[in-house]
Amino acid sequence: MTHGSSPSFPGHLQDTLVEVLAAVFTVRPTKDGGASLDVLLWQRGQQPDAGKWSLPGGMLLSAEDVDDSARRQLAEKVDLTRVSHLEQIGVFSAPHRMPDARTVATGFLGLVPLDADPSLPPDTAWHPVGALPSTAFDHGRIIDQAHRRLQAKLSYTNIGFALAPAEFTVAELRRIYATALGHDVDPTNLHRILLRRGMLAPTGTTGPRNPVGGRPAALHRFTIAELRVTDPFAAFRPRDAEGPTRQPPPR
Amino acid sequence: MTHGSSPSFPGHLQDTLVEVLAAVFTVRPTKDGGASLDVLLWQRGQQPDAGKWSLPGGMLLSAEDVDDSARRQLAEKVDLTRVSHLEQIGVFSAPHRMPDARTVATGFLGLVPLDADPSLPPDTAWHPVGALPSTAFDHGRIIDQAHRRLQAKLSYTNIGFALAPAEFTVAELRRIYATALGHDVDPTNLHRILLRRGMLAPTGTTGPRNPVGGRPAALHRFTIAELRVTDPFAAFRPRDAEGPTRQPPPR
DNA sequence: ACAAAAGTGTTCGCGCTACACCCATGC
DNA sequence: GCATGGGTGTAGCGCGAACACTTTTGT
Repeated sequence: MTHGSSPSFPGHLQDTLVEVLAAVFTVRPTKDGGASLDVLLWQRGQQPDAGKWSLPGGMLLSAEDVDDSARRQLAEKVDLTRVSHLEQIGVFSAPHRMPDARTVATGFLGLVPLDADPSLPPDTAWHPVGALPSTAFDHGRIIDQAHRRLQAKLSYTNIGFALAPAEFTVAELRRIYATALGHDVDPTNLHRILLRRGMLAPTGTTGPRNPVGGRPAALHRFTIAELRVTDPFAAFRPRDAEGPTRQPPPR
Repeated sequence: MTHGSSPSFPGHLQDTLVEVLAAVFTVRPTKDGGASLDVLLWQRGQQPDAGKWSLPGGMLLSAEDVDDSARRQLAEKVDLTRVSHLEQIGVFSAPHRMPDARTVATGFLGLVPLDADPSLPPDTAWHPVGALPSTAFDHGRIIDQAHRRLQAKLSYTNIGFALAPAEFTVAELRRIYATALGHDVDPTNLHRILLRRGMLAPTGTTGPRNPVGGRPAALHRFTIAELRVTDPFAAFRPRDAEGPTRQPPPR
């Protein structure tokens, strides 16, 4: 019997390529004083899908895992070294998602803080998620799933740290959250929820003076610079128990 | 400039293989009247890692995506056709996770209902998650991640449908949840939470008589047989808004 | 009548939304 | 002083945990 992961396989499996694709988001101020959630894309110069816009990424090398590969490709190909968060979204493996060789992609969600504003290669640009250009292959689906993941995690993790600049006012943070979520956010509740969860701390210093008057805003920063689940939403769990105990079941 | 997913690549990339591995869980009654959460494993007969226990799975074929592949391999290799739920866990791609050829695995969480009890090939067996034998390669990590995913989703989705038999009493369902979660569960709250969420419905019929007396239990069933998020836990969201609106940000 | 098991009602606490109110600054 | 925007207090609500109580069966 030869079931399982033994390395015996039909010859045509040699043709399967493994690539990594990252949907990198950032919040960028717009000219009209608003903000937009943008994703980083580059325009294909050659067939197939010439002229369409692709996610940055490329082939997995033999000495790296997919996470390392995503970081490397973002640094090499679009000069992004300050990626504040990166996580797997899923595998995209429809047999003919690429027209030539069979290629399986691991999709990633990447985030870049608002104040990073890296220099980009000429054929690369930020595009508003709400108004995407024509995208290559299945990259539109990857962007969509990454966006949904971001929206979900904004509410039950501290993932906002990866979009916010080092220091910010609550009003600025509200704009970032509202832009990424696609709906308005109450700055009152945002402030206190993140404070209660211990994710936010005032720096003590005061923010930029508003020329038109008004109380100057206190500057804040995130206390933790890596992903942390802040709302375990664990139903059915006894109140006193902490982590999910791995002990044998009752009775 | 050749960034992105163009099919130009160094020759050594041809050696990357793509496999699919499924951690299939089920809740099984034990002799002492309890229950245990078990995972399906098969014992390797050959090197490498001969004698150790592996997850079922195998190589991705050219005409299928990874989800189809997982379903196919479970049906072909361990005769599991009644898999009630299957979802991707993530990509496992450490460069030397397999000693011979470079192999990238897509890990899956699979679930089988308590009343299925399929016939298994001789070298295949259910093992309690709390007392695993020595596992091959990185399969232990895959099992662990799948288990955690299951525990999390039990609280905010209807994923219990995939572990429960077609009809059951609340007490039986309590045992299933407690076994999968690893801690006790209050049958009162379990019952009403699932009722309020519209996931559970009484069949009207009454359950098996208890020989020692007591009120006979009402039989129930899940109303929906596919994964549904029942607790959106979306903080910062205005109360009236429903789904995450994709409209442009405020201001 | 009594025991046993299932199911219901009630209380409590907590976290989040909404909104009115207070504070600090520029003119 | 007054307008403007930032920050705080507070009421209300919905959900889930805990637990006492009622209902239905067997002996």
